[in-house]
Amino acid sequence: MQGGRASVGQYEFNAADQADPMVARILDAGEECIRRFGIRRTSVGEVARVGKMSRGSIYRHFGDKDTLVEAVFTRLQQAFLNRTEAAMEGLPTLVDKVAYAVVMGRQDAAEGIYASLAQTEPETVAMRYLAPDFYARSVAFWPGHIEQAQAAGEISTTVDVATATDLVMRLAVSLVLFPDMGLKLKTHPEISAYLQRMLTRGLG
Amino acid sequence: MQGGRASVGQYEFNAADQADPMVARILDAGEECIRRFGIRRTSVGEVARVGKMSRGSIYRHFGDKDTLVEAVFTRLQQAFLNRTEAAMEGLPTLVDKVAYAVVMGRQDAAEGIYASLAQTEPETVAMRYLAPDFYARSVAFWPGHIEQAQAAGEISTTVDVATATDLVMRLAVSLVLFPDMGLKLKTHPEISAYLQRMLTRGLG
DNA sequence: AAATGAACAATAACTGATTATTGTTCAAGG
DNA sequence: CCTTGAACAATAATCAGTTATTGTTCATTT
Repeated sequence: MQGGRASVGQYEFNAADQADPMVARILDAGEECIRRFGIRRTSVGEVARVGKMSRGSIYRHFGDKDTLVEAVFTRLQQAFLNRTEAAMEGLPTLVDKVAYAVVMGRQDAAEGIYASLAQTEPETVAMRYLAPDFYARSVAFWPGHIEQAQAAGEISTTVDVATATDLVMRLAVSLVLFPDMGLKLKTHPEISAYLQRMLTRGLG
Repeated sequence: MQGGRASVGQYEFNAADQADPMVARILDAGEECIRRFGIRRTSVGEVARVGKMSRGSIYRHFGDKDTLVEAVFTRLQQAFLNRTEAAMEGLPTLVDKVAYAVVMGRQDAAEGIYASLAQTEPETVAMRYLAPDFYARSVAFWPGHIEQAQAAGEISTTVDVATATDLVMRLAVSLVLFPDMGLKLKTHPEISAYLQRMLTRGLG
């Protein structure tokens, strides 16, 4: 609610404590350590050294290592959603938006922190990909865009926003997690065409 | 191709070496060990003891422990698909079939071998759920039913069978893996109603 | 012909002592 | 006030020595 930026989404995906510079420094250091060493092999002592702060400060702001790690990933996800939300403004249709989100999601999975983690801790990555919380945070992204698509006549108003959001989430998550589910949906145009059909007409 | 049972599916989901009784005994013993001890804590010596056979026989039929473990899971999946295929005969529509498969898939995940494994090796279960091979074997299940639905006029023939199969797979897998993706789709009727809408009309 | 069981080196799992890290507290400093 | 750095017990990671398991071979049995 604090930002004045134009956005079709209802929420700015910022953590409440984003303002605190100490928190940001700790998260920066934590993120760098996780990228370089993985979760298992970063100690909070190492985070403190990298961030040039005391271990005490880290434990003041984050109760334990687990909380810090979660906060790092939550911030990354928020950054991803903010980037994606910004890109949405230039995309005319819901289909374009979902296709773009899928392409960006795949890129993030292939090149981002999960890709480096997958080298040393693939089981951890798999667990995170299946965690309900991971997706719960993305659900709030879509309703605004669904409503816009309904207002533009792109999709029907007979499906309520929550239900439409659910389908969009399922298709988007599925397309990121499983590029090939019988069909090999690889390129952006292929994904767009698929979504065009499935979102607007299903198999009918 | 060997079975004479009526089936809308193109394939009987049987392994080629299903006939060999030794193979079956080894798989039985392997499955029991995995159920009781998990993958990590079953040795092939233990499998041999449980199955009352020599270690040599196991290594004759399965090159290594990994191959045996994979064979156990493949056979379980084939059994699941065979059971589900049998149930399909009594279900009139594609929506009924997919909904049923989702309900059975959830039950299997909650009560089957994956549920017991999840207690001691959740990371292993997560890895298996994300493995492309796991789904690749299920893809062949649907085309027959898709064609039947097309012939009955339930779904359009303008979508080719492979594409329709892909959507069905994505929705089914997603509904098993993520019961709540914004909407909480819990009961059989809720799943049926959701699939009815999404398969036949999408958001249009 | 396949199954067995023994033998074997190579590899992986276990175990207990040692070291590092975590989580907590607190007095001192900016 | 928050940060620092030190101290501390409790917990977890590490390491080298030991034991178990794996993967392979083969002579013997059925």
